Amino acid sequence: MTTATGDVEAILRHTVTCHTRDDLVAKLKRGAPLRVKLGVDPSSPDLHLGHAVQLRYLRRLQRMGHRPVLIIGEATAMVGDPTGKNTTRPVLSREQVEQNAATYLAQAGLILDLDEVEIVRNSAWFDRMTFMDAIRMGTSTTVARMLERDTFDERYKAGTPIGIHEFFYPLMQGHDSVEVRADVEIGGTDQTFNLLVGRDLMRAAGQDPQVCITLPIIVGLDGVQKMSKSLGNSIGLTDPPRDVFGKTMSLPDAAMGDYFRLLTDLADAEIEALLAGSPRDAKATLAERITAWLHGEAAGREAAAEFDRIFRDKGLPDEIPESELPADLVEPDGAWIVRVMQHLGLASSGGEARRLLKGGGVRVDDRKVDDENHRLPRGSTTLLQVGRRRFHRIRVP
RNA sequence: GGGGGAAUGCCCGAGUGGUUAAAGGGGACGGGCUGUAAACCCGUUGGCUUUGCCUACAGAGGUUCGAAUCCUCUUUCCCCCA
Repeated sequence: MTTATGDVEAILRHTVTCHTRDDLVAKLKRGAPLRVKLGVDPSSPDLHLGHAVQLRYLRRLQRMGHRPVLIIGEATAMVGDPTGKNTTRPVLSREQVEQNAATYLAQAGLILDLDEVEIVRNSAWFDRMTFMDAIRMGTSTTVARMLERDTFDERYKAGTPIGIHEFFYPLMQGHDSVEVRADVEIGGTDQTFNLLVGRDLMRAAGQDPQVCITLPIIVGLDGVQKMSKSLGNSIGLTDPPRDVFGKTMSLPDAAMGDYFRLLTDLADAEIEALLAGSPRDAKATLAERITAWLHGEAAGREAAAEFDRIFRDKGLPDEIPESELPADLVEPDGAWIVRVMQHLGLASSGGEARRLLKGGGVRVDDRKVDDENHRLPRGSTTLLQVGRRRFHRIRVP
């Protein structure tokens, strides 16, 4: 390791806050690798770029010689993190959580080298805890302190319910830190409160309190709300290359900076140069970088080339899904386009298919069709396009 | 435990007996412009065998020619008092 202060700068690059810097310096001075805790919440299975920000950060510290400790929050997931929620979340079943945890780890492995990561399930200690232990945990904070948090404060004022169990979430998360003797805990800026509770609990347990480092939260495709699968604005780690590229291209310009800094390995100067140039080109570079990272260099290049072909040159994608219409959808005068679209999932209902047709969003063999009674002739093969990006080639028997 | 209030479409929210599949806004989707950006403009936004039919205003019953609108019970939530 280099000098302690040098490490501090490297550790805090692209982070938001650090409680406290002095503690971090002191811990580094001891020379031992830091135990860096990240609590993951297996309440939903699929990881997206928002999770990747934290996992990449963890990997960075890992490469600096520190030790990531991944807490699989099985017990906490059953409570549900109240952060940022305006309603009480349903309590998940144990089976559901187990299943999500498995998927989570598999996907986290795409970013982190899991062999070098300490993985702990917090059910290990929470299952053993007695009711009285939990009560004791509750003595370490106050209702007033909980209500200071924006999420609770807003809900309280708005008159929406707050479950008692939700107050335990931060305590549980903090207790995890005690159990694993974390030196540092990382999380998004929205986790500040939860992270700081860990310091209190560790101090109460006679331990050296952890350093809390927060990372930026990236916005989703809408450019406003945080990336979240349930909001439908996320780019999934396992999304196909074309989607990763396309979704990235649809990001608002303002989001590019964070994405570059947090999700690519480009140097700061290089990023500044890109952002100063054509936004369109910068975004294409960003999209290709991210696609290449998740799917390999070749996939990144292909996705970029294909994107240009479809959207800039208005051409067709490399691979167009193709299928044959089941015979029972074919009538004597051909196949009704509304049925076909519904069958192919290009519209979720007949009504939606009609709407798309009327709205001019449907092309048949590259010609706009707005007649909702349009039939595809028997024995034909037709290229169907809905909107700008959904294609399907359908054979009518 | 007592009293009061509320529950409307993806979300917020109007509507208190009849042209209400339900104003308005947001979101979403489609179109135009473009860089699958932003801004802006237009259209659509319960389902279906679509000039019509069916389902829908927390749930179940009831009053009425007719109910999201009135009554009863149930459920859930909020507020005040204890």
